[in-house]
Amino acid sequence: MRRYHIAMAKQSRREVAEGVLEITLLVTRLVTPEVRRLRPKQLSLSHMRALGFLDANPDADLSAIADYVGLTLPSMSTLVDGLVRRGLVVRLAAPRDRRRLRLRLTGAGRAALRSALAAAQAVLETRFADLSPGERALVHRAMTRLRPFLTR
Amino acid sequence: MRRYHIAMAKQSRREVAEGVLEITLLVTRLVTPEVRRLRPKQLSLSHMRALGFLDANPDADLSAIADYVGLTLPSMSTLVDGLVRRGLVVRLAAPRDRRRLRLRLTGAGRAALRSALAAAQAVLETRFADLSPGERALVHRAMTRLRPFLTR
DNA sequence: ATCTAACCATTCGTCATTCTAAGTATCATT
DNA sequence: AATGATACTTAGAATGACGAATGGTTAGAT
Repeated sequence: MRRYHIAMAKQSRREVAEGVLEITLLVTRLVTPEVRRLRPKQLSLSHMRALGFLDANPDADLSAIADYVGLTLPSMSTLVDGLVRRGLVVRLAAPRDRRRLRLRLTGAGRAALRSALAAAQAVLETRFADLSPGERALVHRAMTRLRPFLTR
Repeated sequence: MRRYHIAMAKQSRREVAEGVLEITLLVTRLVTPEVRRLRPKQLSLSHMRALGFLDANPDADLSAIADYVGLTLPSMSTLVDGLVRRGLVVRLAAPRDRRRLRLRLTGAGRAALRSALAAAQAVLETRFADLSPGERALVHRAMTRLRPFLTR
């Protein structure tokens, strides 16, 4: 395995946070229109995150999704409403508590999520086409380092 | 300046795109509720980015800001309208070209930007508190590399 | 010098997203 | 059984974004 010398500079936490925030906003701005363009199941970023959460946590209730996505309960209620109307999600009654919902992806929902994710990644892939292998490794490493701090 | 050996691995474009997208979604999830909490100040993320651009590029015209923030010209026009109405930005006429605007931050605008940025970045900063200096440098480098590919 | 094309910004109409406040149904506690 | 808490829904309003069309302004070609 080849090794490179990487010059190190002191970076304040503030600079790092600033950089991450800016890149996040740039990626979001780049990806959002692409995901939207997917016909006929156009999805917003919130939609994607809700579907992604449901994919990882089947039978979650509404509050859990709202909490994860960062929306209020009413907002998530109407958002899920749209997903149900499009046949991407089904509402089932929870077994012991009839106030709760059991939300579950349908096959169509899983497919829509997959294609939306693929579309989002495709934009980034073409954007990153001119990254050198070294830069790709650098970026990949950085993402790997960040992940545990963001998921905790 | 210290130097580190960084092990390199071959990373496919797909892996890099995947990683960046995942981190983007995670950061968005963290920051979104925090930005919502800024509601009384009425500054959205787009507002922040517009103000930030103006801070770095005084007397920029509307098209430049719209391009940077990633909004259409009409959207940016009304957005700036709101900023002007709140006294955060002033519209001046450009010297040589009367079609153009010269947009400039006011003192209040600079103050609003500072406090909004601080609030939005605070979440990330505390998250990244336990990153080692080496990891901070790595992440900062990666962000710096990514930026030109995202802004084109 | 004028005409034309391109450019900068705004207004208008529309749709999507999200909020708050209030309402309904269910559950838990006493 | 009554009361309060919880899970979700509905209603109404504010915001934010876009595309199309418009009004001026400038630059380039004839």
